[in-house]
Amino acid sequence: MTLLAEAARRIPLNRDRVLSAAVVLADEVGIESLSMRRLAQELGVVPMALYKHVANKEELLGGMVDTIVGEIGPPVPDAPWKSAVRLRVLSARQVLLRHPWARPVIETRTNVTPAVLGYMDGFAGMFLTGGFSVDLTHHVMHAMGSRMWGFTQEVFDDSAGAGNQHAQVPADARAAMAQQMAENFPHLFKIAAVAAHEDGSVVGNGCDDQYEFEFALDLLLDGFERLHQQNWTSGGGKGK
Amino acid sequence: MTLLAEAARRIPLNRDRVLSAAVVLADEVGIESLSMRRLAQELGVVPMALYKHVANKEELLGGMVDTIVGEIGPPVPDAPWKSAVRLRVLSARQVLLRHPWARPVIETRTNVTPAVLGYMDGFAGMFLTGGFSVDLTHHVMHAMGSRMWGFTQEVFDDSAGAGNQHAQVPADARAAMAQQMAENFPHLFKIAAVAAHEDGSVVGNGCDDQYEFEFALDLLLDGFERLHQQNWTSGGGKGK
DNA sequence: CCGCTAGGTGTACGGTGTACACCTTTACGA
DNA sequence: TCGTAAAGGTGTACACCGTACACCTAGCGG
Repeated sequence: MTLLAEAARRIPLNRDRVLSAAVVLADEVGIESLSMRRLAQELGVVPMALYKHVANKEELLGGMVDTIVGEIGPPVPDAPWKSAVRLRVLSARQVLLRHPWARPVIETRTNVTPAVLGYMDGFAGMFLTGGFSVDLTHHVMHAMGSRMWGFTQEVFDDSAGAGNQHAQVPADARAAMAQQMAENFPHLFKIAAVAAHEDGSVVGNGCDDQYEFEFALDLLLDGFERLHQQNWTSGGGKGK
Repeated sequence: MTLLAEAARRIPLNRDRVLSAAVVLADEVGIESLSMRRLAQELGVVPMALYKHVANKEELLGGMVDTIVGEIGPPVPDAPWKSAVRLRVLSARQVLLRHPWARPVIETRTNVTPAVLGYMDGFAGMFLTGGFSVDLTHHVMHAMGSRMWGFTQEVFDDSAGAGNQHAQVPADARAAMAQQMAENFPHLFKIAAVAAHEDGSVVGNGCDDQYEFEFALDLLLDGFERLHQQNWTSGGGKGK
């Protein structure tokens, strides 16, 4: 913080240094702890200095997203649309898993940046060059939604029942909770019971996120394929 | 604020009054303007008074979600699973459209409340009583994700290009922007052009949200149906 | 050498959630 | 009828947030 930071302070800040520092910081401490003040401190600089390189926090977040969109890497050329899309989504997913903060940020973003538009454009391109009609491509893009980025909106989530503090909650209390769950939410209970049985864990979501993601992704892709093959148009399906 | 609020203040606050006032306020001013202070003011009470009925803001938000989950209404009984699910989702969607703040709140919720669990349980129940295996139901629930609540994660969104201030941006500037978009994002441009042509608007998203939503929903439901009919299990598809 | 400008500083304002100690009203058992 | 305990409302205070605004300073082109 003293000599090193001091030396680093010599070479002046710039937008990129700010953005990548923000990415690193968010990776480390989580997006909810990323404040302008904290980021400035990390850069050995006074908070207001950041505003010489970034208009406001909104723009900072946008820039951070841009930064990691750059990590996704280009689409593989000359692949059939389906595998091209699949690979790109899964590769985006890898990036997003490295930067867990990105999901909420992307979701709440309001002003889409050129980099993001570029990514989406490439995405649409895969369908179009795959022979999809413009019409179908449009709807398909909507149907992909945020799955385009490699994440699903999980409403399930862990943390509901007992937790990771294994022995924290005594076994009998946990049993009582399970019992109550079985009474009040029998269907969820069934599902959870099977999922829990599949791997060892007793409670905490026994779900393979990657598997669930690919399950849904492939379901969609297969659907797209079918529509494409039967020359679907928005008029035919159920009329706009 | 004076006599009426004073009179209302006589009858003491309770959790429900707090929650429904919060819902109303969020409906009116948006979730980002819903602060404890503002809500307290609306109730003619000092901020800290709220904490006698709600542990903290997190819990307030959770309670608000509970409140509107109650608006969704019960599932229709004895309908085939597909239409039952479809109806329930679309009815949830109606509620969520009335309370636009609910989407971000549900998405960021971490501690799922019983009411939410109840809704999800009913959801799972429709598949199970429809004959779905527990296994398939599990994956199907994940695949639904937040679509269960009637909303899609729109990464597209308006506001990107020009806006609603029709004459604000001169026509030539708008043309220049369109030109630039055509150059940088040719695929998106094609899609947008068609969508814009379909209805009158020149720019602003020419998308029928309801249509897009149902398109994706039906795509998923059809996919589920197919898997169900062919007795899909997680082993068969692509192996867990 | 001057002066302009890009970049860093310091202070200050209005907002947030909420901890904590306090007061007031109400309900109820003796 | 009264005393008291609890439930509910109040006031103050703290730490934090984003950022407006005025200022200073170093470096560079004319």
